[in-house]
Parts: sequence; C-alpha cells; structure tokens
Amino acid sequence: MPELPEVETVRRGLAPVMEGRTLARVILRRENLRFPFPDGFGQMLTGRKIESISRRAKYLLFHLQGGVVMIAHLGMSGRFRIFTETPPAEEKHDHVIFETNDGTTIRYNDPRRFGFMLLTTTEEMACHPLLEKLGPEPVDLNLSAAELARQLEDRLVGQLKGRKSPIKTVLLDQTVIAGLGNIYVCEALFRAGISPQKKADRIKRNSIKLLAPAIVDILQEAIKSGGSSLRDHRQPSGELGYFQHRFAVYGKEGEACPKCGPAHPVRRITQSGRSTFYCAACQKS
DNA sequence: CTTGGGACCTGTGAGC
DNA sequence: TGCTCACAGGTCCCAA
Repeated sequence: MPELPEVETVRRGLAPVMEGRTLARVILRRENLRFPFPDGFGQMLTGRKIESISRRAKYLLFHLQGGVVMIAHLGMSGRFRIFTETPPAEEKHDHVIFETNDGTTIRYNDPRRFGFMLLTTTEEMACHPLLEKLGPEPVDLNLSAAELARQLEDRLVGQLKGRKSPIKTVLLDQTVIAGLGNIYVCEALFRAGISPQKKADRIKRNSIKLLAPAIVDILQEAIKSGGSSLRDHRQPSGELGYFQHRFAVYGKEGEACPKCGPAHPVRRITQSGRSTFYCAACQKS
C-alpha cells in the first residue's frame, strides 16, 4: 500500500529499532524480488551498524557504516514487521529477515514481489539511475508547508508545459513530483477542484496555485494519520505499512461527494489502466 | 521527446 | 464449494 505517506510511516517505525543497531544476520529466503538480490547482499550488510534510515520519494534508504546504502522499495504489497520478542514462525512471503545485535527481528513480507532491495554507496547514490531523475520532494521536515507549496508550484508551472496527457497521469510521473501515487493524486485533484481528465498543459495558473498546497497538505495529513495509527498498532509484533485514513474520493465510487452531497456521487473512470475517483461537479477546472 | 500499453506477481472479493 | 473475472497503493520497458 505504499505511497509517500506510507513509506514515511514505515521509515518512522523502523528507525527506533534499527538506527544505531548492528545487523547481526540477514537471511534471504529467495534469490530475487522484482530484481535479483545483488551478489554478496547479506555479507555486505552483516556486521554493519545502521547509522540512519531516510526516504527519497517512495524509496527507503538505509545508511550503513562505511558508506554502504541499501535502497528498498515496497512495490505494491511490501511490508515490514518488527518482532522485539522471540518471533513466531515465518509466514508465507516473508522473503527477507534482518536480525539486529540487540535481538530485534525485522521481516520483509511481499506477496506480489514488486518490491526490491539493492545496494549502493553514499558517493554513488546521487547519480543512481533509480534516484537521479526523481522530481522534488513534496514532504521535507526542514521546510514549511508554504515553502514546499511554493516549490511545487514552480515545478508544476515548468513541467506541465507541453504535456498533453491528463493531469492525473502527469502527477503520477515520479520525475515531475516524487512520491505521489494513485490515491493521493486523486485526493489532491479533488481538493484542488481540478478535473483528472484535464490536459496538463491547459491547467490554469490559478488551479496550479490550488494544486500545489493541496498536494503538500494531503500528504502531511496522511503522514500524521499514519503516525497515530502506527502507535495504535504498536503490539509486540507491530506491523508497519498499513494505517487507517479517511479518503474523500478514493475508493468511494457511488458515494455522496463530500463537498456537494448525494446529488453528485463519486465517479470511477480508468486512465492509463488505473482507477481514478472524482466528482464531476466539483472538479471542472 | 512524449505517450500508451503490456509486463511483472499474488491475493481477494464479487458473481455465477 | 468452486470457478472465473476484475482489480489492487508501483514502475520498467518497448513500440509508435
């Protein structure tokens, strides 16, 4: 279920049990996920201290001692589970097991295996093919929401030019803005009152001025919601990756529009093979 | 260069 | 109960 807020929630869950710890064991229970694990994956990680865990777009970056960086992506169905006590038997699709020096087990489970884990280094990270073309971050703890919205607005003004695809599709392009996925694109367009079918290069400046802060706000709210529900789920075998969040339109086909009521039920259409949820009355710009 | 479609996987729920 | 189909939060690759 991972878009940017989910990945950030996972990062915040993993940080307290992994940062500052040394990896005592790394067990691969199969040889590949979406990509093969790199040669020497386990050996490269074992015995190294995890200095920090950061995030770029939907990628988790585990910064280890000696400049080693593990890049992890959760794909569609990847999850981490944390066990601070003796862990139960492995479950189906538990593909990777990390054990820290202080006795915590972290398991990566991924039924569809669209996720992956790769290795890079601090020096090569900046020009890593997966990372170098990513657009700006819509969430950054060091910047205010207003400043982030300003940056996104500039980015959108520049990037929407000459784009004939629907705005929905363009916002899913990780090189335009990093981290948006199907849910939050729908939600942001709804909040900004923009039709998902509008050609990107015909979005008016005023609409961009609404869209940029809508994106920032939606994502930050989702992270807040994830954070609180993460606490609720902090069981001995806390699961990371799911949280409850109320969506305005996503998955609400046929339900009353939250803005204009039952007169205009939420519609579902398909764009580039993926579902889009929107209100035809509220989203006309 | 942009764009659209298929590919990669497994699981789940609806309908018959 | 069991089958089939549509669909699922992502991204890469290739043809046009």
